[in-house]
Amino acid sequence: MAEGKQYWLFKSEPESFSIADLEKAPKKTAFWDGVRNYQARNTLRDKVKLGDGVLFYHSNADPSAIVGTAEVVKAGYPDHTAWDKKDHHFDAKSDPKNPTWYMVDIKHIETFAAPITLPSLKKEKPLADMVLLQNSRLSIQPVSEKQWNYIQKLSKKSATRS
DNA sequence: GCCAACGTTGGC
DNA sequence: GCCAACGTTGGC
Repeated sequence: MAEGKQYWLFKSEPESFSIADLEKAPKKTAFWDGVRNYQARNTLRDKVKLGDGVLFYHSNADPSAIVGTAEVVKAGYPDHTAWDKKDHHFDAKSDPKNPTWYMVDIKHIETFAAPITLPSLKKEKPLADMVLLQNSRLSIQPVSEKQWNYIQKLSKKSATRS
């Protein structure tokens, strides 16, 4: 592999898919379908690799927070839900011979004992340049190794404190 | 190719 | 539920 392990943040509304759903899934593994944004698609298709680390983020939640981690167990492949007329994410324009949308598979690693909420993330100076904190609506975001390690540390700290 | 209208995301 | 930010669509 040309590059070492990379890190990402995946956003999901817990109403539609939460980290608890991932943990309950068979083999604690699920496919990350339904991405219908080109920038996020490009990341899933071209950049996210087997073995990469994923921060699981609950958006539109109370409170919104990073709730745990997962690992990429299958790199980008066509999102078949785009061809399922009954699926909420159906897209008539995606051609099976030249798929528009992609997804990856992730496996649950850890659910944080105490989620790291958005307000507490904002207070951490070393995380100030996280894409998440830049007013970004992007659902698949890059995370630096430094940010990843810092968040790992934070999750241990808040777990013992609460 | 510009840009106004419209739709969606997501924090609050 | 409101609304700011921003992505997408479509008329020209």
